[in-house]
Amino acid sequence: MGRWEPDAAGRLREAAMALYAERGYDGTTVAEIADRAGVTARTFFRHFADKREVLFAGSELLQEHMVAALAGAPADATPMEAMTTAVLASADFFDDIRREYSRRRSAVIMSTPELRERELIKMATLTTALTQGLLDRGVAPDIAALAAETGVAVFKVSFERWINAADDVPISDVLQATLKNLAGLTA
Amino acid sequence: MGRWEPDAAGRLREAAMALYAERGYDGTTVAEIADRAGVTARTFFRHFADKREVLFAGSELLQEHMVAALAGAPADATPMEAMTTAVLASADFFDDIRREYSRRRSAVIMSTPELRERELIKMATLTTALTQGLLDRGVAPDIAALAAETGVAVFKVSFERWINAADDVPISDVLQATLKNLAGLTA
DNA sequence: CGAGTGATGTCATTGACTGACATCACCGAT
DNA sequence: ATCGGTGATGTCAGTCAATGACATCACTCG
Repeated sequence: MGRWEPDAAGRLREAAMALYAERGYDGTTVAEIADRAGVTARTFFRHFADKREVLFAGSELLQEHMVAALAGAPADATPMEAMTTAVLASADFFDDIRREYSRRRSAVIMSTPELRERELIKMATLTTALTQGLLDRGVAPDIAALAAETGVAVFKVSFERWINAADDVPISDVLQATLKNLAGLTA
Repeated sequence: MGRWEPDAAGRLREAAMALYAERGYDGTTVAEIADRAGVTARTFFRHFADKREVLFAGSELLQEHMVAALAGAPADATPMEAMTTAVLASADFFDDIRREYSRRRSAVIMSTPELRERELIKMATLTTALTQGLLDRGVAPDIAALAAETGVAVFKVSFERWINAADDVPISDVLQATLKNLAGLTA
């Protein structure tokens, strides 16, 4: 595989998280990340498109999982019911073990506008994918777009609440509470 | 004022729009924008924080307008009613005259991931401001965040529909139709 | 008319990112 | 075991965005 040690991408991810948390995103150079991972800066860019992306590798997995859940919802489910299925499926990715990592990562992202931008475009991509999923179910375009936006809004709000919640609150509970709030909002 | 001609910022904005539309964002250098505007690249960065921001100057105005509308809603309005007021107020910024400019600008932004990111963070900032506006009205935090996200979702979906709609459809009509769709979504 | 102010130009530098090309570890075929 | 191919990495040179320091010019006010 690699020239020396395997899993250069993994080492780069860890090095980046550590340095971003320690010195901040702006205070960290790609060369430093690469150094800590035992490679050159050129190799960093072979694994990640840019300095931000190193924190977001793997975000396709969550998206694929939610889209699959959406596709798996009963054919006679309403658009919002199907979206609910997808939103609740996100809980599979955020168990209590990953909570601490999620907190650290989220803290870094929230404190850096550039990283926040990247996070937002990931969410927008998720929205697009879910919209397409609804279209595949035969939902009208306008409704699909709106339902997807709303679903992602629920996820965002829930995730942030979960991050800030006590350690024993599962994210699924937060998601359900937020969905309930949503129902009450328009009633 | 300026060393030579006044309104350097305005000339830079126009030059940027023209070049981005013509050669694409990536194919345009800041030096080229500055050249066309008759200034140096250094001056570009005195007027705009970075190469993206030149397309987003003035976005605070929309936000302030919507927040003001939110604050002006009747004290006994529900959170969603208040948000509706704010969302409908956005129509004041997008009359038929600005439609063509909005289309051109939107086309450039949508075709460039970096610009899309910037657009998204502007929307997120708007969401935050509206959330705060609801908090100021005494709305509970969870509800406020969700209502703001939902309201911005309505605006996003509507704006995109308006951009793609026939020339004689006012954005206020689209906004109202989307709000109606939202009401039907959870019913 | 001269000092002050604000916007601009000039220069040097850092750091993200890319293309071209050389190099090395490993694997499979002979 | 050796050779050639393949893929990941290193090296080098270059572009461009972004910033700090300092000089300069136009305009205004006293």
